[in-house]
Amino acid sequence: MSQQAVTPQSENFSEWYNDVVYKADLVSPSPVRGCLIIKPYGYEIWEGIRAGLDKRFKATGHQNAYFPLFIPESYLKREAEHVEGFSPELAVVTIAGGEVLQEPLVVRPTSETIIGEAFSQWIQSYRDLPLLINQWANVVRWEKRTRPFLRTSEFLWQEGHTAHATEAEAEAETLQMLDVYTDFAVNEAAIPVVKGQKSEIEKFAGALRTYTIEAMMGDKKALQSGTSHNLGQNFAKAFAIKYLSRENVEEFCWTTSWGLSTRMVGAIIMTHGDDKGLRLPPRLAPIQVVAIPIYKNDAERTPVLETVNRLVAELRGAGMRVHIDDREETPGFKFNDWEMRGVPVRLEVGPKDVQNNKAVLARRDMGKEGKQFISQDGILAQVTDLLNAIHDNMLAQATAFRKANTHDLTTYDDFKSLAEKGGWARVWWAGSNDDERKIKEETGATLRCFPLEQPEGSGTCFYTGQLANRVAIFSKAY
RNA sequence: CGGGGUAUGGCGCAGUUGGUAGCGCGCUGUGUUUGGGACGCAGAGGCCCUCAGUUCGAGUCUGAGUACCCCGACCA
Repeated sequence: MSQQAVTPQSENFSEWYNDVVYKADLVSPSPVRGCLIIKPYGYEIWEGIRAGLDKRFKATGHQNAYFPLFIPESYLKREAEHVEGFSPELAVVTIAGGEVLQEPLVVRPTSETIIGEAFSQWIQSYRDLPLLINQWANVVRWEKRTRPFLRTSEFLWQEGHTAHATEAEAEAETLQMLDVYTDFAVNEAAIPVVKGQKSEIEKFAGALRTYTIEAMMGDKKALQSGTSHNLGQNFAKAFAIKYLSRENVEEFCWTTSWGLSTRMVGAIIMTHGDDKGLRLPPRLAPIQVVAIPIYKNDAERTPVLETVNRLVAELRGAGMRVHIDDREETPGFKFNDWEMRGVPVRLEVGPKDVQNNKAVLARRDMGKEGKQFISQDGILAQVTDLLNAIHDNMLAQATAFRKANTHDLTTYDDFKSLAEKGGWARVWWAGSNDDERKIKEETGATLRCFPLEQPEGSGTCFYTGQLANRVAIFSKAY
């Protein structure tokens, strides 16, 4: 943590990020390398994400279930690509109950294998399909390099796992869940995302196709914020997930999986944060409105508090998340404190306001110019509108930022200079896997995705000069 | 696993040629304050990462170890 104010525009964005994460009271340092201690305020943000997703999962017919933390090592090995992809980052339990285990247990890095095993027993008939399951869980991936929320050794997430009778159905499910993530990101987290497909070398270990939502962070890097995989029949074959069709023929299922993690908390910080700290999107903010009573003495105190309590009761009555900050601190301190924690709206009430039936609303997404004196009458409607306006504005700001830093490029020279200064490159792409690796080596930029929304026609690949029929986004990423 | 750092109160740091352990923030008590990060007074709080050495004497010098951080590679 630095003493000087570090801004998102600073040279060291990571430093700013860490600063915000700690100062906004989201996490606490962990004694275990790369693991997170998430404090209540940070966890409430995650709970908001969870609620927003769960609502959408239920609406699309999914049910929650839970599977074991430990996975027999042999399970991982049943799907060749899968084990190859995850082996380097596994944490393995070899001793339990004081005895060396006959078979080591892997702490799940993801649950395709053990859920696949369960699915093989749950599914007998085409009548059992589709099977639509979601699990809220923690997983462990022992990464070399960790950052709070963005990449931690242990993280919280949801992983959806579904089984279908046909390839088309599985593909539809995969894309549907990508849409669910997009809807959530845009309409709750105020983060504009690009839906796209991952390249061969970036896709999930064991998947047929991987789809992603990519967001641009404040330092112009990309962050994969959610993924959805069409697993084809790879796991169905490895775990014998079979059903008897209407025609009485034994068939393999087509499965999918999709996940979104606590990384989303990091995405919110890195997308919206500013010099003053965190800015939380109103629909996810644990505290949407903080009410700060202002008074000089006991005589002023009572009427001010009465007014605050009355206004807050009206807001809470409509389900708004409101906190009254009655700490014995100076108002200035409290203003800054809540700004750092990203509370979208501040409601100030002082003695003058009590007299005039007024109050002050200050919005976190704007500076002093966003401060307005309002009438106490109809406060609920005014705050409701304001929260929506803040959401819209934050989304618009992030969208404008992304647009300003996304460039259609045609030459490798332009590409290299963009990689240097940061931003997304939208380019025609017809390169090989090796070309992709070479670009990463030379510029640090990776192929983030092939956007699902493609331009008409074709163009010249900026790297190979060949005719290309699809556009890719390249960028440095987290 | 490469390259570079750091290790001293809860946090951030200083500590000169080796000689009684310091500062800021925070914390406790108290009083004055309060419309944009207030201030006074009085307090509490340390196995200076570990082990071994040099020395009358080590936070400081030497050696070994450990942990953590940053930049890469690996990845949600």
